[in-house]
Amino acid sequence: MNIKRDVPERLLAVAADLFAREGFDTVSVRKITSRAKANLGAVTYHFGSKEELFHAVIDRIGVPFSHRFISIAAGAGTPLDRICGIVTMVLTEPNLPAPTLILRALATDRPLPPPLRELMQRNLATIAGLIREGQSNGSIREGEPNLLALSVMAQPFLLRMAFRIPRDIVGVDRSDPATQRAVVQHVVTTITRSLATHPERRS
Amino acid sequence: MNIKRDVPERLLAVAADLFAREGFDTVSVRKITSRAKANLGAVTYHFGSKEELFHAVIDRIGVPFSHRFISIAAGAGTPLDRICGIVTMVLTEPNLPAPTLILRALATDRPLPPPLRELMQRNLATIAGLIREGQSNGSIREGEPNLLALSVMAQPFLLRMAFRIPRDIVGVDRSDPATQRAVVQHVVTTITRSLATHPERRS
DNA sequence: TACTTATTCATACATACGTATGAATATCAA
DNA sequence: TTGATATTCATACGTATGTATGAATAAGTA
Repeated sequence: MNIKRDVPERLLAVAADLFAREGFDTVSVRKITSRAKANLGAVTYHFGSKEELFHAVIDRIGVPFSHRFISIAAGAGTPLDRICGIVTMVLTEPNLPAPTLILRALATDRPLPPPLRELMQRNLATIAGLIREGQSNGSIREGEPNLLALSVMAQPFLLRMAFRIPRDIVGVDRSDPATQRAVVQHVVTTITRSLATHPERRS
Repeated sequence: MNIKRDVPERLLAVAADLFAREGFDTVSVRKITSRAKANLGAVTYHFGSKEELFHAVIDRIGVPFSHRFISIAAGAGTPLDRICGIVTMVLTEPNLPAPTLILRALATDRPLPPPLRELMQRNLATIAGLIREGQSNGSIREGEPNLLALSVMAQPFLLRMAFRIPRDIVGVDRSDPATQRAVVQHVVTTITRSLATHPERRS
């Protein structure tokens, strides 16, 4: 009976959670292995090094994250609808370590880990593609697509993180689900106004 | 002759630069003191601990940062003009460690250092105040002021950091000053569209 | 079964960290 | 100059880090 052939899997899961929550430097290999109920040497044995584990974590997190982008982008509705769908997903999905990892990596001088580079590249390209689609049928205003994509994604990324901050700073209490819906509505409205050629005729 | 009575000052300056660039955990006391040409014990002696030095750094960085917010907010022009002025400042000011520190603190589970809390609170309040002012004279659309303020500031904060990323990811090369002007113009346009009740009559 | 490979495990190593200590030196008022 | 205080300095302490090592065990194959 293969009771535990899943050590690498457990390490990935625990490390994903810890790296997203506390950052690469702050989390020690000992902390990861002990929570994963694995031996201290397991990281070196299965991944080669702590950094390679980190890269594997990014892949593990990033692949489904990009898939969600792509599947929403390939769905129904106007390009703007689909952009708003992605934004809503980023804002409301309960467990979403990718934005945290990306933001933290951006806020450092160190070079981006290659898998994170690729993750950002893929997802920005997805948004920029939708923007181009909207521009070519006249529903989205002119402007450099990559720049517009950055402006659009900045909001759900930052708002998502800001909500862990107490109410007296951001002035909004995320623990209330009605408030959360209001926040989503707010961001969708803001993005629609900033992108649509005719924002007044929104649904 | 008082050749060097400025050790605390030098420590603050070096630490501000390093903390903003690499983060609190990554920067060692030894690195700070050696770059500041001070003794290893200087941090403990003058500030008590590395963490207290960090808090002093936030104060040192945050005070002028908030002053710039306030002085632009108190200046001439419509509320929206002044918001765009602040955004432009955040986007173009050459040395501005505060956004980096704030973003990195947001992207962590650890509680915000109190001085950073206060810094965010002050600056968000400044923006929210301008938004309320615009709402009361009908030039800025309805919406929760704190939420609108977050949406507005998200863009310059994130775009500023994204520009250290190679061109092939963000699709924009910040080293070209003309491009930088275009980015500012882009963000101003985007914010105007998302905030103004009549964005079409922009200057 | 015996043999080979894969994995686990305890432990060791070298290094880096933040802080403490106490002597040495500088600064400044009297 | 003297004496008190403030600051610098080299060094030590205890702890934590990532990784390496080699023996012990498990799994898989013949």
